[in-house]
Amino acid sequence: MTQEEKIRYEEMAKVSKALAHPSRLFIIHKLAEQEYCVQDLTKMIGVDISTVSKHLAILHNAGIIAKEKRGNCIYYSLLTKCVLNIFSCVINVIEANKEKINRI
Amino acid sequence: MTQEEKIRYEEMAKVSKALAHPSRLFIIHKLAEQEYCVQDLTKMIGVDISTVSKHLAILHNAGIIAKEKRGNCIYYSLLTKCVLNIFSCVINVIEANKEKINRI
DNA sequence: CCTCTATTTGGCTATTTTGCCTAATAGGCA
DNA sequence: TGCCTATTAGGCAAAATAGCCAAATAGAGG
Repeated sequence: MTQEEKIRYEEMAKVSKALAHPSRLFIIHKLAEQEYCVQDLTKMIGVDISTVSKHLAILHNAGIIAKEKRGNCIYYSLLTKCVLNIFSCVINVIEANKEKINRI
Repeated sequence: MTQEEKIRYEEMAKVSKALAHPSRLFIIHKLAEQEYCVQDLTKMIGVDISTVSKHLAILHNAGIIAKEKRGNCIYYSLLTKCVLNIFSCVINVIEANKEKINRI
């Protein structure tokens, strides 16, 4: 692995890491439907609001979601729709695993 | 988030987590071309062989790669080609981020 | 059966991530 | 201006992850 490649894969891992948490996957799934502010998501997830805020910061920092202040709230929305492809692939992998288990 | 949803997102996170490391992304990229055994990958990555073995175990456990013993070696190969879609999406996100930075 | 090679496992430390609580900040609105 | 709501930041402890070394295991091949 060359130095250049190393940097490239680290960059990619940064984005991948942003997806590697159940709450953040949930958030992405929700934001794919419509925008929400921190409180909305907090109610749905059921953890401390500061925790949700940090998850959103991670996703925003990775360039996956957008934030926009309007009125009293900050609305978050999905920036790159293609992350939904990741969802379907991850689901593919899970289904394939289950099939394999069932075959045994 | 219902209990059912929670379990579902945790399952998905397990697969996502398997992708969230530069060496593992590199491994996936290489295995997309052809199968390799632990030593081969170790030489390419340049970390301890036990570390590579553990990365491979994580990917295998997530159901992303297959292993097959043949002769003296255990050959690993990519099981679910669609993870390559994840690559292209991650690259999309990175490119979009760079464009945004350049615009400023 | 013995040896040798390839891989995995266990143990350990360092680092990173998570999530809560409390406090700070930002900005809308009376 | 001053209050009030929404969000973020800082600090801390618990948990998870990464990577090395040394030891164990598996099994091919003489």
